[in-house]
Amino acid sequence: MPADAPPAEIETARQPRAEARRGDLLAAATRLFAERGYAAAGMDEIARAAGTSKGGLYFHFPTKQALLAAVIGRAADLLRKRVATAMTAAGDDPVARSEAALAALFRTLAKHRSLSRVLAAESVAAGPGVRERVERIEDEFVALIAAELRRALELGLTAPLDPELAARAWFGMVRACISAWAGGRISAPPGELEAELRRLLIRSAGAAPPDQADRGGDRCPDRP
Amino acid sequence: MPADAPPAEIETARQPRAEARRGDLLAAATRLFAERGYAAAGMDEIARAAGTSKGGLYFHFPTKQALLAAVIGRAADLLRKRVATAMTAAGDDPVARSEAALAALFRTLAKHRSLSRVLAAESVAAGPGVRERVERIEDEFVALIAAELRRALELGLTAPLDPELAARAWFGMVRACISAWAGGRISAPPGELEAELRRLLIRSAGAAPPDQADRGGDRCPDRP
DNA sequence: AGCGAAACCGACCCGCGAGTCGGTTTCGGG
DNA sequence: CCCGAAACCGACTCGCGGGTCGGTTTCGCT
Repeated sequence: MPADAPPAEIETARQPRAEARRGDLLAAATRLFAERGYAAAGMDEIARAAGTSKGGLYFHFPTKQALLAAVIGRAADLLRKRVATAMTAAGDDPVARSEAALAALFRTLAKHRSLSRVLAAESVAAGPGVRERVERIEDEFVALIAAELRRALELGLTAPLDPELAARAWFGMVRACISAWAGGRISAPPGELEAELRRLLIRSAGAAPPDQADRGGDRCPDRP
Repeated sequence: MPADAPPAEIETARQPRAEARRGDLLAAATRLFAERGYAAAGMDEIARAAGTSKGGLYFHFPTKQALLAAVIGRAADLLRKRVATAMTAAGDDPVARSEAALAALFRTLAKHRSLSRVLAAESVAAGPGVRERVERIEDEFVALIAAELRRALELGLTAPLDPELAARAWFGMVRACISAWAGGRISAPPGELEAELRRLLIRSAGAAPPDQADRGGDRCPDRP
């Protein structure tokens, strides 16, 4: 609804190999930022990991902060896309849409562990500008969920609650569980984890699980 | 599996003024690490902020990592103490004890905003040793809650759930809401925030509120 | 082919900040 | 009051890493 998604990336005319390099660089940077942390990851190291040199790296990104910003922006774009398609596929029921959004968030973060690390931990380490950026991304998703929750509340589908806060809390739940799982501190397989988490979410809203009567658009249940 | 709390700090014989200085240094370090981030906060800056000099700082802490470790250890001790007293004061009911633990966590983090920043964001920026340390602290609290939840589950006070996962999710909820509130992105006063959060927690467990089982629109667990 | 621009290379520069060290002050005990 | 140790000071070192730059290769185009 609101989601004033900043237009991602301005695509200037580039030779295809440059585009590929850029992708490699972003991938390497994402991995190393996540592993070592923003400050500890060196530009030379990143360039090497991407199979190129420092000069080549600086041809694509003018500064280290810009590189981090690009990494974050790319992650945000990916999340936006996944969440948006999941929500539209979920139909009209706001509870189902919320569920779908959280599930997409969960799956995307689970598939790319480093994303959550970068989005979680690197916001403070770099300049304050980066922190704000990450916060705005989080707020964007929270607002998305909150809007659905508000609708659900008006339709009487949930117990009385503060949509903003509940959305934020849900986001925190997903994030905490994902990062614990990514760190190997949770043994359960992701499928079970997601199902259990979903139960917690639904119950916390005081909503009846949508699997009784109208199954608006929920698709394939988890695989074992 | 309760809390093999590492014995905090070995207190060697020190002159009282040294102890005071040490405290000032830890306070300043906590503040600056939270504001600027671990990498961006300089040792000289920290020393100055504590009203002393670099040499004086290095008399108390052999290295920057050691300083961070001390900051984190101190924060953990404070949290342990608050949570422990809150839980014993809450009596025997496991649901009440869980609530009390989370509430104590919430209040302590709310009172000292910088603590949550340090515990959240600085784990990756410093060496991997520090990250593990922070993770172990988080695991400790999660285990504490999980134990209560397991008891509650056995007593049939909650809906069927995975205690470990639920505890982790709760921790994440509290953390996310606190940090959003600390960043001024939530307008509600902390008291209301805490109450709303508590409602979410209880409902997500499918438990009836422990003592005062009165509130409109709250329902019993769907599946006993 | 061949020309110009895009893409890339890697040796070098240089500021910054963690850690050092010899010296100075403060304090407790005798 | 005096001495030795604890506590503290701040100028200095020095390695590390972000950023630069002149040169080289690769590509698109006519």
